[in-house]
Amino acid sequence: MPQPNAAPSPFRSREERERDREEKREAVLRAAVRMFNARGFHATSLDDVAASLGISKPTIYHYLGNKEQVLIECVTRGLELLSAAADTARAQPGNGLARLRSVLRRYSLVMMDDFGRCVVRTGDEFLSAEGAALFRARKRAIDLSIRALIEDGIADGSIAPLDVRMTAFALAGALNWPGRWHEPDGPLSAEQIADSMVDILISGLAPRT
Amino acid sequence: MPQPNAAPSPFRSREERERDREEKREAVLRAAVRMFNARGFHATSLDDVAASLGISKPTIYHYLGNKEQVLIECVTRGLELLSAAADTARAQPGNGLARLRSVLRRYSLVMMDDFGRCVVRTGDEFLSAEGAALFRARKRAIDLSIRALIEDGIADGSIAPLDVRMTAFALAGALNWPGRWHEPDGPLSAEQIADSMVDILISGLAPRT
DNA sequence: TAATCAATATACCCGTGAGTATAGAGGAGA
DNA sequence: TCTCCTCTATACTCACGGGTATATTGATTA
Repeated sequence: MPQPNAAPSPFRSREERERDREEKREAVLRAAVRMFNARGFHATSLDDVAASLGISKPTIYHYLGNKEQVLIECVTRGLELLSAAADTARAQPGNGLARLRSVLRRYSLVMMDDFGRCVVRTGDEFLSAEGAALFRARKRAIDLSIRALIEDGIADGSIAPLDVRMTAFALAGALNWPGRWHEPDGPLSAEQIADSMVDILISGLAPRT
Repeated sequence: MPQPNAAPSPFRSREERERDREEKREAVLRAAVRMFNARGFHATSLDDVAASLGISKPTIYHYLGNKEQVLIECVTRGLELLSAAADTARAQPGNGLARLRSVLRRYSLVMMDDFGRCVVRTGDEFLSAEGAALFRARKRAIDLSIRALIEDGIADGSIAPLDVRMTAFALAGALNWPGRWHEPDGPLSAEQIADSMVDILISGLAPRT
């Protein structure tokens, strides 16, 4: 076990090396997703990504295999954040509407994160057949948990008896959109946007008497 | 002037030739936009587009110049449909909410048309700097007319006093989304989807007592 | 009839970028 | 110490696809 004030040794243990490796992988992914979001997947070359990290292309291949893998990892990160957002609120207290509101808020925030944005900006066209199938399946699962929440709300009377499928699409569309236009350095914070959007969707445009 | 029952002559007049030309241009655009929507812009080669029409690549260049021009024409078509949707309802009777509803309905329908879909699916990244600037300007104009309508509605009391900008974004996002997932041959008609979406957005999720 | 123009094709050029072959440096383990 | 494994770079191959040079055909005009 390491001494309290031991000078950091240049000799790395097995775990340290593995942690290093993971860290580098992560750095590549972060750099890649930023560039994909900014310039688009096809317009970003792995040479560009490598250059932005001061490394060379084979290094990326060493850590991630090929370009599609890089994208799939990025998208998967995003999908996991989204799934997590959908699932944590499942266990929360409150009626259907309250739980849905909490999910929507989180979902919306993820969409303004690098990896979340990547999910909206990545069309099936960019992936191979298998990749696209997996992608669709995971998105469908998220859609289904939102629908389940809507159904709960309708059942307990906290949500109006709407067409569940269309409602889920409308919500997803509205909340995905910031992934397209929101810029992190802009004047509006992600939280403000999320709250505002969710309120509008829940209360609707028509005035409540 | 042509005889009533004249056999169609193989000799074409000046206007007929120009009409032919226009028709061919149009056919190229239609074929291109379909393929762009299905496979993505970068993944579609002009050779593919040409082959799908039984012609060769230089013919496309003859009519349209270069690949970006093809995309710009497609996007412009879509933007014009959208602008038209926003503007026709301006002159209509009714309060702000009624006019907004009519605009949203039309807007939503355009998004399920080939050229409309192209607008949502085309990110700024695909265009050159000038192209992107023009594109953004036209989208902004559409956004502004929707905001104006919302403001009218708030002023006359038919719409709740919401944050106008956020409301416009939420509406646009929700109505753009079908451009991503709706398939024309699916079971739901564009009209059904449009009506359903607009209703949900206007009345909101929370039950009206 | 000669000259011209529009429309179209074939065959090419060439830049870009994904992916790889190969080699070297340095630590880890035998 | 010798060997092996991990990490990284240099320098390459190769396909794809945007764009073009050039030829041909047939109709229009002088």
